[in-house]
Amino acid sequence: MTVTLADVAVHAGVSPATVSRVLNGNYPVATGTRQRVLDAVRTLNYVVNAHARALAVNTSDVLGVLVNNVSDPFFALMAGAVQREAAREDLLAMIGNTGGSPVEELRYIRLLLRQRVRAIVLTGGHRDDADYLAELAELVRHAVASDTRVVFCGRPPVPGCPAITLDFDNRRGAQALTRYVLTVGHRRIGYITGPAGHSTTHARLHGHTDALAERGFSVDEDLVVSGTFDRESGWEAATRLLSAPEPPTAIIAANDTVALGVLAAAREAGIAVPAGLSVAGFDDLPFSMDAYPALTTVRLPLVAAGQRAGRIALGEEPLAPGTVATVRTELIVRDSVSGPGER
Amino acid sequence: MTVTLADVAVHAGVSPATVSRVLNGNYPVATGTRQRVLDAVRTLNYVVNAHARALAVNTSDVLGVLVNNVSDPFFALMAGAVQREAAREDLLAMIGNTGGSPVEELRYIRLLLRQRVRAIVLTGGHRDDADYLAELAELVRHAVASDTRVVFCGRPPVPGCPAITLDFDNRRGAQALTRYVLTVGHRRIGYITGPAGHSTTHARLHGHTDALAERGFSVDEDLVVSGTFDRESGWEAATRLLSAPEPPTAIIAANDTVALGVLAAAREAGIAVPAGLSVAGFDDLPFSMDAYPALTTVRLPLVAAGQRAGRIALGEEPLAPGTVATVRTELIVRDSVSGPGER
DNA sequence: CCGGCGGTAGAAAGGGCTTGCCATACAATC
DNA sequence: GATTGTATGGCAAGCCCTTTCTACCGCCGG
Repeated sequence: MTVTLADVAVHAGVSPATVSRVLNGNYPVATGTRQRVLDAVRTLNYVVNAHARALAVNTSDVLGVLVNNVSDPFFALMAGAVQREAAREDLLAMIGNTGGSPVEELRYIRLLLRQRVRAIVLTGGHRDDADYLAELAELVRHAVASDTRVVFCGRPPVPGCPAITLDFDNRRGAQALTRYVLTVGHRRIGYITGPAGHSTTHARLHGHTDALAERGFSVDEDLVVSGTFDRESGWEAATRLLSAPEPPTAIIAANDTVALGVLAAAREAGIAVPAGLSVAGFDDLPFSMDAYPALTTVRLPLVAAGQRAGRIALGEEPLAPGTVATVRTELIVRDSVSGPGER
Repeated sequence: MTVTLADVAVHAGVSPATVSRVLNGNYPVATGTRQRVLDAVRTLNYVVNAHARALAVNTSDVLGVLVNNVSDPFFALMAGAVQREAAREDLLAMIGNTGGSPVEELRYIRLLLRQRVRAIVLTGGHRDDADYLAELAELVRHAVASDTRVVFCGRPPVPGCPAITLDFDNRRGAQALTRYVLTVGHRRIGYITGPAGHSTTHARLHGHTDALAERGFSVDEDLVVSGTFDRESGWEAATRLLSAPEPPTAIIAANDTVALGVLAAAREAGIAVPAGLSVAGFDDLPFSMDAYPALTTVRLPLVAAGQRAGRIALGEEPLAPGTVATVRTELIVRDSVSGPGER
């Protein structure tokens, strides 16, 4: 049915070994012979069987990337960058959507391990669940033991987990942002968090409270409402905050997508931004500069991080398992935040 | 080094065949035996070798998706949907960024064919290049001959190419949009195309000229400027159009991303939208509703299409190779287009 | 008491490729 | 002209599963 290397060998009048060597170019083959083999390959339309090859050499040309959701630019930007790095080395990238579910994530890792992937890149924060983290660590140890590099991209390290970590400095980024909002004069600042029990949620919220504490302010529980990192939850949370007896003069969202929901809610409530309400996001996704008003936010170098994660995954940046690197963030001041008094 | 099925067999005191059968559950195995095997698998931390399996059964649990760029929501939305469908069947999805390059696309298809993927989904339009299309058709024929389904998602059929096609009705969508812009009163309508020689570019431009012709208007060459489907090109094209001696009163962009660039250009030029200039996009990407003003555009059911493409790829919707289905589009009227006179 | 059967398990033959080791042929060297 | 070397090619043993075919066992019905 399908053409095999042996068929090519017969057609070219050589042994399978020779065909293999021509194809891999890792052994001297006389020019004439090579040509005959190449011709045979062409006329027979031969396509190597990657599985047979992977089986023989015990490694594959594939790299796995796990994201919450590729349709979310936050993840797509990282995944795309990893993918491009992989492509440079002629590797294929398998991308899995975990939907943020620990169970799905573990399932995918197992699936990828079966594929004997060269490396696995895990993006986005993790759920703070002891059982899950223990199992994750176990799997990563297993992976690393079988020469599969594991890279965390934009997620904090996990104790006992020999992955190479590239974490975003969410806490300091959030701190800088809140500090800025305080500096322009806001005192009643609403904060919309990400989902509970999520590392990114914690880090950003901590940064926020750090900044408040630093100026001697305490956290007003009524101003902190929890969401789910999506536009919808931003809309709901903002609507709630704005209808309170004493509404905030500024709202900081867990991320840009949530901030979009906040802007929509403000628009519907007839509140001008930033005149009547300041709004800030986090991530600096591409659309943020085109929001109205353009979002003041914290930039995460998603592409650069993905790229670096890719390079690490390929082993081009020799880091020992367990290494932790922190990626800096940058405050991006645009138009959605102004002083509470200004109009 | 790594644990093999044979090791498990020894540990459980059974033959490899039995272990395989326990793992695949496609053959009766006594409960006691099964349990022993399962225990052995657990204690040894056994992970099947997908390659050996694929080699033995001559097919893999993988599906390939080719996109121009995962970071572009247009593609990410489709790819994500395909991926989710694949996940339902426990398949992995390999995603490749072609960057819109025919060469890369062909390269990826070959790579995927090596992997003996179950199916390949190609998204986005194609380059109108005879050589490329011929080679593509050749590859697809080859793929189909070896039981690899090929699905075109959002791209027109290619003659002699036994792929299953799910094409967007770009032409009619564009026609409806231009018709609408004409209806509200515009007569000088600028049009920013996608890259030359691209099927989507053609289809949308045709729709535009169809609508003009239908009302008895001819195309003013000066008002049609070509771009590249990205924000930057929208900005440049719009800047050019707006600085002309007799600028258009409306600009229709090849897609929403380009429209964002147009909006930015208008803002910088101090032109209010839609009072001073109407702007329309295409695709209805998520961010379009949050642009300012909210974009009037044409909605493409990207997720639904990707989902369907996934189902077809999985063989759940039995369609013969060569089948062509057209996906309807929908005009979405929002705020970025108004009559030329209105303020 | 025996042929036969349902229920389980094993032996072994692939599946397509790589690669260490050996064989050959001819050129080069003394 | 014998010998050592170099360039090239083949042999065959894996790599780790799946699956057909065969074997075995205890049991039933005749």
